[in-house]
Amino acid sequence: MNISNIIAGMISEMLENDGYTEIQRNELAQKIGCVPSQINYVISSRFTPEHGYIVESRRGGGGYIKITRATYDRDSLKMHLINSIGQALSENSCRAHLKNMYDRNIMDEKTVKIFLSALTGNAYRDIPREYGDILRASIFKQMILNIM
Amino acid sequence: MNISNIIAGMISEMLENDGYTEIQRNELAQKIGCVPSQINYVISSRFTPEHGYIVESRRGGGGYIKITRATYDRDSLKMHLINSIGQALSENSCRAHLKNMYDRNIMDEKTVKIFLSALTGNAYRDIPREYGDILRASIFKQMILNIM
DNA sequence: ATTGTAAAGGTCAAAGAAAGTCAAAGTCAA
DNA sequence: TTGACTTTGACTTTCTTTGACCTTTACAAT
Repeated sequence: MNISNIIAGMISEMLENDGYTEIQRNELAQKIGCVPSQINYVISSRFTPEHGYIVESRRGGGGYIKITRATYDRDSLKMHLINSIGQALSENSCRAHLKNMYDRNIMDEKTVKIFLSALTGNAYRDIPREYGDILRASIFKQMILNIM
Repeated sequence: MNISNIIAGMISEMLENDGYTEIQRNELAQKIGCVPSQINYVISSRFTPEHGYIVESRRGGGGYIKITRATYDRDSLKMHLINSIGQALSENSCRAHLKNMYDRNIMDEKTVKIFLSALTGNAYRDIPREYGDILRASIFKQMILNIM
């Protein structure tokens, strides 16, 4: 298990109660035993808007990083999703979207599995990236409209 | 006995308990005494969807390869289906397969709809035919393994 | 008000750690 | 002896870790 996953786990735990948390970057880094910038790495790779989080921060004395789990209802999330997906969609972004929907109970486990089986995997890796990402975007949208 | 068969045996053994296993490619290669890429060879020749396995992986620090056995019954209808599909699948053949399964009560209407939304439509027409048909075939197999 | 300083957090690129790809060379049975 | 399957290793891609340097903010001293 790498450190980034552990950090991500800690942050998720802190979010559990109220859906938001405020951390001190340097303090957290010290507690974990990593460089401060690794906290940024974890946030930018795992707590993005695609994952359903909003991140705000402030520098200087008394600075902080505040992470909030965004709350949406099912329909607005659907709309939001379809609008936010452009011409192309990478596998990672796709996973992030699905995880997000699962985490906030908008999509059940079985449906996530269906989406994953249609949108990820080696299949897409066997053809040029540009085509795969375009196709993934279209199929994703179509599936959301048809199934959800 | 060649090395690939030994590796395949080891992996099968690891799968015995839970039907899934997570390996470290380099570590396993070292333990066995082969080059890392031979693990890939074994997986791509013996742990394919046609054989009833799902493979996921991640690169980078903390990377892994995860292998899941999707079925215990090699002669099941499912496997038969998957093996009958081949490398490429046109939209028409795909529809034919689905109709056939529906007619024979192998698949219910909702599932057909899900498959259709993932496997047909303009999406596939916007990319070169050869890629579309290959991708359709892989996705079809993966979906059958995962959700049927 | 102005300015200097310390205390945050931010950015970016290089190095490191896995896994993936591909083609050449080797093996072996029909 | 040929064709399918295996073995090997150089090169690529992806994800993580690290550290040097940058920017913003609060606050205290002019």
